[in-house]
Amino acid sequence: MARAATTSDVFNAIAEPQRREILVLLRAGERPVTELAQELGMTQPGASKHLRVLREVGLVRDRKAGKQRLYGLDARGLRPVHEWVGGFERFWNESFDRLDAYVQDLKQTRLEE
Amino acid sequence: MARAATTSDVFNAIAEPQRREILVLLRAGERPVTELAQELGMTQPGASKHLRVLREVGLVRDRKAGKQRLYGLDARGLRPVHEWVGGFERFWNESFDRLDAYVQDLKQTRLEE
DNA sequence: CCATCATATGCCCATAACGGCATACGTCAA
DNA sequence: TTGACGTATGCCGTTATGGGCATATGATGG
Repeated sequence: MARAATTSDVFNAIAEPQRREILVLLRAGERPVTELAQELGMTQPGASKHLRVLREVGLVRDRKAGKQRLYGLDARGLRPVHEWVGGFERFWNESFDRLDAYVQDLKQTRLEE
Repeated sequence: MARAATTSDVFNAIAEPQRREILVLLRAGERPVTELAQELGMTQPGASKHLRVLREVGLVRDRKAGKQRLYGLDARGLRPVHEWVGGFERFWNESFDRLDAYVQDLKQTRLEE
């Protein structure tokens, strides 16, 4: 088995830097594909593909606007991610102490060798 | 070009469900590879490989403990992720209203067709 | 030194990822 | 209808992925 399909969950969808950039841009409001592509320096097909992934995991929605198709943010899917990562909050403060302990262990180990 | 290497950034590293499970387990404290593998129902080489990725992005550190090698959490790398996702916080509350607006747009579009 | 336990690596496979490119599709205006 | 614009899709090639398996490497105790 290879990697799980990108479209299967939000963690995977936002693992791609360009997709994260798209999401950031969309915070400023809806935008057509071409504009996104241009602002991010990617090709139109490229942008379309990334947008498709984002749409399939529900982070983005689209609506027709005349000839164009406007993409807009739907950030609700990011909430679980925020919560999951938040579950480690107390650890990234604690980490420094732990790291200290770790370093001391290292020193000791080195002495014992 | 394919996707950026998993080992290059934290977003990619935590895109893998099993690696997320490992991180969660490690919140309870340091553990040797074998134990992790067993608790998560994966093979020892499998666990080692995931741990390597986590180590390379700095989410995990290891120290020798006799014959064993204990892996421990270093959650500091998750902080930027939390912050990035947190940048969307106001949007996932706002989303419902936006969605309403969206639905109304849809209705109108449909009427116009 | 040797046997044993713990872990890491290497190799292979099947799969899917991204990007580039051409082109199909959809929509509007004349 | 035709043409022009905006967007999506399909196909290809290269590359990385994750899993399985065998095996190398490391550390310990006798």
